[in-house]
Parts: sequence; structure tokens; C-alpha cells
Amino acid sequence: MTVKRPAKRRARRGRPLKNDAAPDMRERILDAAEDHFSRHGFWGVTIREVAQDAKVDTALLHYYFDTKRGLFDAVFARRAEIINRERIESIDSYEREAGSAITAEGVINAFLQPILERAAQGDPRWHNYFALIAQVNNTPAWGGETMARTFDPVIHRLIRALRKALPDATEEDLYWSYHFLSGALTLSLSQTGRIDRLSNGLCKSSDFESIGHRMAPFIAGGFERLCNSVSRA
Amino acid sequence: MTVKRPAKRRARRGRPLKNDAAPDMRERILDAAEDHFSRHGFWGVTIREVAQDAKVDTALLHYYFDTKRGLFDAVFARRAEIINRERIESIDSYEREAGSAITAEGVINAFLQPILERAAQGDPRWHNYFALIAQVNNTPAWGGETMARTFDPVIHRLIRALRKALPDATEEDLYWSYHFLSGALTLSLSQTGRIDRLSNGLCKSSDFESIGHRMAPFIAGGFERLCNSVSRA
DNA sequence: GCATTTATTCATCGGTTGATGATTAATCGC
DNA sequence: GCGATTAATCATCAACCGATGAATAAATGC
Repeated sequence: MTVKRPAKRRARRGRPLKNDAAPDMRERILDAAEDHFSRHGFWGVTIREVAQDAKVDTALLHYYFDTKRGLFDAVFARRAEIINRERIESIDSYEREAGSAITAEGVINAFLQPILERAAQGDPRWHNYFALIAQVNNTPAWGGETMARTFDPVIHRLIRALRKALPDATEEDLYWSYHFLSGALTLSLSQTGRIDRLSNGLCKSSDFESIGHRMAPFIAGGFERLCNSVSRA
Repeated sequence: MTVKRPAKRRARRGRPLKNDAAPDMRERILDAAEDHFSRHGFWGVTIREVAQDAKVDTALLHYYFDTKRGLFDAVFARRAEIINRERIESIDSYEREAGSAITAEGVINAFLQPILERAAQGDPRWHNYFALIAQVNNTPAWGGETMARTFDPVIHRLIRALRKALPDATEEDLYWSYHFLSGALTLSLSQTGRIDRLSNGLCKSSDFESIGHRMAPFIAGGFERLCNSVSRA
């Protein structure tokens, strides 16, 4: 019997002390939001859930990000900058090294490497983020717009390099080939566990090393088959 | 001034007359739900929106489908049966015709044809349904399970045919290759308008004829490159 | 050292959500 | 021809939703 309420420890109010262990609430909110949005999409998440997970009041989410949509956009943009920079650098550096011996597989590998490496490293926060990209990429209503705004510059850089490796390709074939690449990559990053079931456990969604070995050859094979074939009305 | 309410015509109550023009409410609900779910996903839709669109009371959705989730599953299953049957027949018939001259591109083409043909035909209801598949396929939480339950039998049939066309391929390579195929197909069917923007209008998400020409060669090129290469740790 | 700004929780609002029991009317089984 | 079943709307519920203004406390600027 004793005390009937374990004193729930009412959270402190007002601005926190400067050297208080572990705040940086803004990042904590973004992490929690990333986790939830990646699993259930924009509409499947309530700001209350996010706030509870980040151990802050819901009003703080509005303080930092104004609206729920603002929070979502902030989550999406945060890591995009990082991988965009890495991918540009990776393609630049491959093009410099390869010189005139540039190949489609080499370019695609340079493009995929930064993402797949991060995925293979196993940081769950990045996993969540990649799953989020996958959802956005397949969201009809506003996915195309969001993806374009965020990633198009890098994709144009990729296509420029591919044009060098496949000089006879038509523009249409290049863009469609990239589209197939994008779809394959997105699904691989979304980790739905589908291939696990399908292959009866032989392959695992989480095995990014296997993906890393196979994806560039597969996609390059596709590019070359499609872009080197001539005449298709 | 006159009458202050234009008589809103209260809907009739009770069971409708047998030969009443245009009922079949159940189908109407499924159509409306398909439309909404495909655009905004499970959580982005309220049963009220669906009911309003189908011009029925919300209680009727619960009468037929019990819960919101039940409605979603019914939508997802309805057209799956149709295309699954068509795909099986298409692969069967190709295998019979090709005999020992079976090729990866032929098999993949037989697998893709039924879907892409329907997509090219332009029925918006099928377009919506394909977009719905795309979303489910990239939903981490329950997408893998739902996709597996719905489509795995056909996919196993596909893989069996591919095994014949690529006798030296390892099981892992076959499954991963299918995974890439699945991703590419899904994104193509989801019509986000991304490629339109990316290509500055040169390519169009809705141009399923272009996809139909390009996808089988691209994917077959990938399969052959990956599955015919030897030794990869 | 005081006024302003920043970062946080509290309390609460109006609107929406999925669901359900009651009611009504037509059909079906016998 | 009548009781049971089916197909529909109506009315309403408790829970939850995103958002906001007020309160509070530390930090910062001058």
C-alpha cells in the first residue's frame, strides 16, 4: 500500500541548464520522427507518438518545426545532404581515376557505394532513413516532387557520367534505365523482409553486403543491354 | 428567401429494391477505397472519405468489411487474383512454345506482359491498383508479409522458369535478381511523375508503352550478367 | 543587473476518427 | 403469407488528433 503514486517525477519546466547531460532535443525529435515516419509513413504517425518517444512535450515539435509536415521535411532533408555530397564526390573521383576507360558498371558502382556502405555498417538510424526514402519514392501524391527537389542534382551528375560510358545511348534509354535502377535500389533499401520469405530464408533483406556485390553488375548489365541495342522505333 | 433548405433528399433507408438502377454497393465501396488508398496509403485515408465518395453511409463499410484494415485487404486481394491467373497462364504458354529455346528475356517478358498491357490500356482503376501495390511493396512494417501472402506463388512459378533459362545460376543470384526486378517494376507502376521532372518532360511516367519496350531487355540483361558470372565468394 | 530572448512544459480547444447499436425496409425460405 | 435474414441509414460515442496560447525558467545582451 504505502505511497499510491510513485511520484511520476514531473518534468522540469523552462529552459534547461546549459551543461545538462544529453539534451539537444531537436536532434532527439528528429531521430524519433525518423524512426516512426520510416515505419508507418507520414499519415501513420502522430506527433504525440514522436514526442513521447523523444521524451518531450508535443508543443516542442511545433516550436522547432511549426507543423507536422515541417517536421517530416526536416527529417527527409537532414541526411540527404550528407549522402548527396558523398555520392557526388564518389562519382567525381571515379571519373578522374578511370579516365577514358570509364565503364557503366564503374559509374554505377561509384554511385551506389556510399549508400550501400552506410547500409552495411548497420546504423539503425540510417536504415530508417533509407526505408523512408523508399516510401517517399513510391508515394504517388507528392513523392515525385519531394524526390526531385532533394536528389535531382546528383542524378543529373550520374547521368552525365553514364553518357560518357555509353556514348551511343539515347537520352530516353538513359533516363528509363535510371528509373529501373532507382526502383531496384529503393526496394533493396526498404527492408520489407519480402525476399527472406520468398527465398525461404536463403536471402536476407538486411544483408547489404550481398546486395553490394550484386547490384552494380545487375544494373550495368541492364544499362548495356538496353542502351547498346539499336533502333527501337 | 422561399425555402431555406433545398431538401437535401434524405437517402432511402432499408434494403434497396432488387432491380434498382446501379447499386452493387460493395463494388462501389471497393472502387472508392482503391482510389483513395492508392493515392494516400492506408493511414492517409479515412473511411468517411471513402464512404462519401461511394455515396454510402460509413456503417456500410463496417457491415461489409468489418474494419478499415479489412477493407484495405479486400481491395488488395480483389485484382490480385486476376493478374496472378494471367501471369501464370502467360508463363505457362511461353514455356510451352519456346521449348528448349527458352530465354531469360522471354520468360521475363511473359511475366511482365499481362501487367504492362493492362497498364497501357489506361483504365484508371488498374492504375490505382498498381500504385497501391507499389506502396505496399515499400512499406516496411507489413508490406513484405502482405506481398508474400498475395504474390509468392506466382513468383515461385517465375523463378522456376528462369532456372530453366539460366541453368548455371545460383539460387541466391536468382532471388536477388528477382528482387531488383520487383523494385524496378514497382516504381514504374507507381507513377510518381519523378522521371517526368528528371528528364524535363522527355519521358513520362504514364507512358507504359515505352516501359513495355524497355523493361524486359533491361532486366534480362541484368539477370544474365549476374547469373552467368562465376565465383563471387 | 535587469530586459530580452530562447527553450521548454502545461493546459486545453475544436475537430476528426473508427466503430457500433438501433432502426428501417426489402427479400428469401418454407 | 409470415418469420428470419439481408442490406442499408441514422445517431452517437469515446478516443484521439494537430495545434496554440500561457506559463516558466535559464541564458544572453547590453
